[in-house]
Parts: sequence; C-alpha cells; structure tokens
Amino acid sequence: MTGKAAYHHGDLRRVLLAAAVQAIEESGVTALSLRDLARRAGVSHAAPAHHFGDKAGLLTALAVQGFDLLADRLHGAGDDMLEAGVTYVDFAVGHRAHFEVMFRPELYRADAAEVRAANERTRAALYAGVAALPGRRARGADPGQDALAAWSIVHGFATLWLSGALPARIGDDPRAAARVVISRLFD
Amino acid sequence: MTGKAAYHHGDLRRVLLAAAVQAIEESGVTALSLRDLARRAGVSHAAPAHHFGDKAGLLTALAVQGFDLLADRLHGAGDDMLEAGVTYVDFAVGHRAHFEVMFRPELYRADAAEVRAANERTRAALYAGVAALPGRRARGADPGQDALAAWSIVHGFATLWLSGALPARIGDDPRAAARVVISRLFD
DNA sequence: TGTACATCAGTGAACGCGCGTTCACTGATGTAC
DNA sequence: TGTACATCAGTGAACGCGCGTTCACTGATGTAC
Repeated sequence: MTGKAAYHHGDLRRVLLAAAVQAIEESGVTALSLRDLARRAGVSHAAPAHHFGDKAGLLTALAVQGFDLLADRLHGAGDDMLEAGVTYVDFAVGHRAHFEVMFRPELYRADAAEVRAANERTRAALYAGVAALPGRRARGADPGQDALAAWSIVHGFATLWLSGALPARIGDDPRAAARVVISRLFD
Repeated sequence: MTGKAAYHHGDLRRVLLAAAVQAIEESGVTALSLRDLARRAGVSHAAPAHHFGDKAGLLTALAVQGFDLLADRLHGAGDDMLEAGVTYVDFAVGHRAHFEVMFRPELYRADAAEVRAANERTRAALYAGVAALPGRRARGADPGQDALAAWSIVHGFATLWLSGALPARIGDDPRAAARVVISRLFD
C-alpha cells in the first residue's frame, strides 16, 4: 500500500475512485467520464469499465463510500445533536464530490443492496442523535419529526453553502456558521 | 398567442424554454441538449443557438424565469413566515426543473445582471417574511440569522423531498409535511 | 397603393470531438501436481 | 524445485453515436419613399 501503486495487479479500483472525487471537485459530476478517469489514473481507457461495469457502477461505489464515511463521522459525534449537525455540514463541505453524488440517486443504482445498507446506517446515526435530545422527549415531541427538521436544516444549510447561494457576509467558516443556524432549531 | 404557435416569426424562445422544462423533468439537466430541444419544438437543430447563443445561455434564461416565479410566489404568501416556507417547498416540488437549475450556478451565467436582479428579488422576499416574525424581534433575535435558519430548513426539506431521500411514511403531500417540519423552527 | 430594400428568424449540410462499449489480446500472478 | 495450466487485471484498436458549432442560405416581415 505504501510506495508507488502496484502496476498490473494493483489497487486500481481505489485509485479510480480517488480520481473520480478529484474530477468531480474540479468539473462537477456532469462532466465526469470514464475515459477521463483512466487518463488521470494513467491506465487504458477501457480499464474503468473492467472494474465498475459502467459509469453508474462507478458512481454507485462512490455513493456507498460516501454514506459509509458520513455514518462513521456521525457516530463519532456521539449523542450531541448540535455536534452531529455541524459534523454533517462539515462532511458535505469537505467531501463535496461524495455529497453531490449521494443525494442524486438518478446517477447511480440506488436500489443496490450495498447502497441501501450504507444509506440506512447514515439515517440511523442521524436519528439516534435526535432520540437523545434533552427536554424534547419529556415534552412529548415526536422524535421522527424532530429528526426530519434537524436533517432538513443541516442538509439545506450544506446545500446552500456548496451552491454559493449564501451571502458573503456569512464568512468562510462553515462549522461556525452552521452552529449558529442549527442552534435556532433547539432554542 | 392562441391557436398553433406561429411558424416563422413566432414565440420560439418561449416554446424552447417550456421544452427545456419538460426535458429536464423527464431526464434531468445533465441529459439536456440543444438538439433535443429543437426536436421537441419541431425546429431545426441550429435554432436554439440562434436564440440563446449556447446551452449556458438557455439555462441562464431558465434560472431567471425560476427566480422571478419564486419571488412572485413568496410575495403572494405575504408576511406569514410559515406560509412563505410552505410556498417555497411547493414551488420546488412543482417546478423541479427550474429549482434544479437555479441552485446549480455552475450550469449558467450566474453573474449576468438579469440573474443577479432576479436572485436578489427572491432573497428580499424571503427576508421580508422573517423581519415580520412576531415575538422574535422583541426578544432581540437577529433577523438575518432567523432568515438563514428558515431558508436552510425549507431548502433542505425541498431538496431531500426531490431527491427521494425521505422515508416513505412521510406521505405524498409536500405542503402538509413541510408545514409540520417548519413549525418545529418556530416553536 | 406599389416598389425596393433591410432586417432577422430559422434552415440544413458539414465539420470535428469525446464519449461508451466491444472484443480479441497479452502477460503477470496464483494453483495443482 | 519444477512444470503446466487457469485465472484475471489491464490493453489497444475499432465502432457507431449524439453532440455543439459554423456558415452560407432562404424566405417572411417590416420600413422607406
């Protein structure tokens, strides 16, 4: 795994996924082509199809990787709902290629078993944080509705941030800005 | 304007925009091509370029149309913040082609004067609703932060709804579901 | 009312390009005996 | 340790396709006189 990547029998699959992330961050997922990935990885243009079948196969692998990453991060944030929300936004901004693909299921095979499993892990992690919210449960709030509201606000903030739609005066620290916004929900 | 569209000197520009909306709703903006629009409109494949210059020009016109539509709707919702939020979600679901383009500025010329103006109208309409929020101002809340939180929650809910990421048990009425979620913010 | 001319929306043939996909192949690695 | 064979990752030439763009053109509408 160290040193230069193996040539013939190597971890080309992983290299291609990393190249896809880079390509998407540079030019968007619309411009992504298997031939471009092959060029970036320094292999023949037919090699990506060998590993992923087709473009949808490649993006399916990327979505799974993204959901797994996000679920891990959310679990790492523990039961603190505010912290989980900030983590969600931080993930979106730090892994915009994964994030962009994950929530555009028409690009990949969203019904694949591995996607559904990874997706479910993420959702469970989100909802776990809400279930632990202090005060709310005692007041009889519906945890499902709380989770949906929390998910909406962090997802919306992340999406607006990434699209550049937010006014410049919000600054350049997404974590800090997200914290302020999310706090509004838990007043 | 009634009857069959004029042939030689007609409102081809409007027809092409409508065809673009339909094409995007069917196949997504990624698959959009000027030649396909020409086919849908029954004109030669070079005609769209004559009106819009290139694909970015077409999408710029679509973004402007979308921001104008949304701003009108928001003004129509008046000072009721909850109603404005529901309107925002309803617009996104009912005009998904416009919505999809509007918040992907890399697809069009976001710095065009007409886009900036239409965009600003929308933002002003959103913020006007927040400024009128009862109670909040008296408690010294920052209207800018309140608006950002409100915008985030409605934008996130709309985006999640459109991407099909929400659990099925949420039902099929986006207005009703949005109302519940947004209410959480103004408890 | 009539003629001449300008304008401009839309045509259609032609071009070069990058793409995904196919397929017979090469050659390194792994396994059986 | 050595030979034979299977597996499988990656190659490279070839294909057909739809695309955006260009450009000389046509022909209807609008305007000047």
